[in-house]
Amino acid sequence: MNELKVNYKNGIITVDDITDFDVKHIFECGQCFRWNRESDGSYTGAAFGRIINVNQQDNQLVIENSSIEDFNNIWVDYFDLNRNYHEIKRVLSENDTIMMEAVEFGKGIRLLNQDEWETLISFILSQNRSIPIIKQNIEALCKKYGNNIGSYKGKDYYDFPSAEILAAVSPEEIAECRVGYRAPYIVKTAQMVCNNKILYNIKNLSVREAEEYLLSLSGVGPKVAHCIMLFSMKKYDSFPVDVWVQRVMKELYGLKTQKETTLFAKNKFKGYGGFAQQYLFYYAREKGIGKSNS
DNA sequence: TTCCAGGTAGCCG
DNA sequence: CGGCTACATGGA
Repeated sequence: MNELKVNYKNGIITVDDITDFDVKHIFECGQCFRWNRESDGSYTGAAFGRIINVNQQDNQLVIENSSIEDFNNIWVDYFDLNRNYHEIKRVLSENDTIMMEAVEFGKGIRLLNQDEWETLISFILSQNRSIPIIKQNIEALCKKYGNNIGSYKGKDYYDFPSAEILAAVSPEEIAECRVGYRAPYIVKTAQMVCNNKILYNIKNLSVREAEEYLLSLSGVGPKVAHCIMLFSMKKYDSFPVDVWVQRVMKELYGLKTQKETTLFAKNKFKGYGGFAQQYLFYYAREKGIGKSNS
């Protein structure tokens, strides 16, 4: 892998000659919920207890409010900067005009490597809800239970509340964050994660074993388990099937059921299913594929 | 008003 | 196992 062309001056980190990277695609493809677009097109967000601002000019990535140590220790992995997406996209597009179009549409997507606890609770909250509401719920949860980690451009930021904190509150109180019937799922899952720290060790297990543990948690079914494995555990053969993915797979590949879709993806995309899923999800949601058209 | 949203738990055959 | 359905809430 090529060395990253990193510079650091006046508190601003730049990375030159970056490819297959688009902040809009990355932050708006549905994998994360805590990044918000600023008026200049950059994105500001909180992760791993830090607040950073991310922007790009052509092939230059610009990160503000980060130290070089944090860049090396956190953000290189978080933004998956050492992975060759050109090769992934080439393989997925081979002999497949559908994937070719989806990949072209979301060509700047990178799969973020997020915190597993935050990803777990975020996707429990995601069930049967739209992305804007999920973002609202998570912000409410962070503001109510997270630590204030500072302010940036006049706005206060809070980190994601720990399992210990959420295990100790009542579902009724959590429901004040407007999470509805998911409130008891959060408390039960937080308690299970506190009791056995298994969550933080399953990254190294096989997909089968990791999935088995995740499915034992309250509020986690197959779709949510695959999102957690894909977005926080580098399990790139995961293939979450939600309403959007099922719609686009029906529309474009003629797959009628979720079971058919899962089997098809496993056979077709090999180890790259997770990437394929994300290009397809972004394409479907942005274009409204299968909603009412055609 | 009704329908839908990055689904899952619980129950029934 | 597969098929139902209830579930809180807010936006369109």
